[in-house]
Amino acid sequence: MPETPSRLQRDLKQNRPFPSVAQEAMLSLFKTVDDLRRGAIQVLEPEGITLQQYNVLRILRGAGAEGLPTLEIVTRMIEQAPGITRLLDRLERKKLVHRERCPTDRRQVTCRITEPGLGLLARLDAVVDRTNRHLLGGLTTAEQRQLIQLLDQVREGLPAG
Amino acid sequence: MPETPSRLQRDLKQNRPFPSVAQEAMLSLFKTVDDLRRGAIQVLEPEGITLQQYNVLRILRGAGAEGLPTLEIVTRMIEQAPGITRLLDRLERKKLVHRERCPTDRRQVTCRITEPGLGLLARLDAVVDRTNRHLLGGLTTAEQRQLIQLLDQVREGLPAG
DNA sequence: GACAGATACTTGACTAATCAACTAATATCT
DNA sequence: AGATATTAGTTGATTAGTCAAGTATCTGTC
Repeated sequence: MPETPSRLQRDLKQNRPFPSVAQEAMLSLFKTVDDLRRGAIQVLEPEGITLQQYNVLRILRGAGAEGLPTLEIVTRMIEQAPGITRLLDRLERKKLVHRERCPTDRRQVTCRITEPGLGLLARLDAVVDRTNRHLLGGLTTAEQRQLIQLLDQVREGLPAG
Repeated sequence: MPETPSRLQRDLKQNRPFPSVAQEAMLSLFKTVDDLRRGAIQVLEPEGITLQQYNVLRILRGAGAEGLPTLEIVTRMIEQAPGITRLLDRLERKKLVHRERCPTDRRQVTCRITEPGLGLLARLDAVVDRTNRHLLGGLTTAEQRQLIQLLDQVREGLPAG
């Protein structure tokens, strides 16, 4: 009994049904996030920073004046970034962060956001939040909470969560 | 009234609450997909192909013997790929696809999956499906359907959907 | 206090993604 | 038919991501 083709099938112009619900869910997640990512990037483009750079700046703003050691930033990042050193290099070149060797443990490098960095984030705060709401405008707040809960469950069930 | 911190907040070691539900949902989506992506990549690694290359091979298998013009592949891809030419270059170098200029419209290049390409996909089919089910093991099938529906709604509400 | 091992990055080599021209072929308009 | 526009794809230059190996520092252990 052929069901009506799913929205995702139409999006991907796929004729045959997905081999499993799990597979459709995976593709749906990947495609949706790819679309959302492009929307988010557009907002950051005028300021000349990438999504990951923006994320790092927010983490450092959250850390406050004490700053954070390099690898501690990675553990707080959304997307795993083995290239953290060079990402910070670029942010430092733009004067958005400042790094200095930690005096008590000279292996560590303490990273702090600079005034220009804070200014950039301040300029973006409102428009970023507005964009996020806009991008998820297809869902009510209640549905957004439901989505968050389902995603939590996914991550909870992951091998190396 | 301080609520208990969300799962995502703990994951990201963030102390302060998110400025909006939409923003938490966005981060949750990004983080979840990043985790899932790494799980998926591990399966493909032994065969020496990337997620996007795998995706293209599946699209070409779906297209059958007639093959597809290069840019038509892009429209069917999950993640937008401006680098489709070089992606196909790599697949052709591995003898997984074959390209030839279309005789009726010589601007187009028709791409087809080769026998070795089909063999590679055949080797992966079972394990990919198993992995997808495993990665989404935190959700029941009903919950997976619910997730798919929410994601459909998100894409439906997107500016350039 | 010397040595083994662990940490915290850093660097180099390679691969891949991105954006902006550019070429070739077809379609359209007059 | 000839000029112009559009489409399909490629190429080059820049930037960014990935993996393995290396360096400096610290933490125990004997």
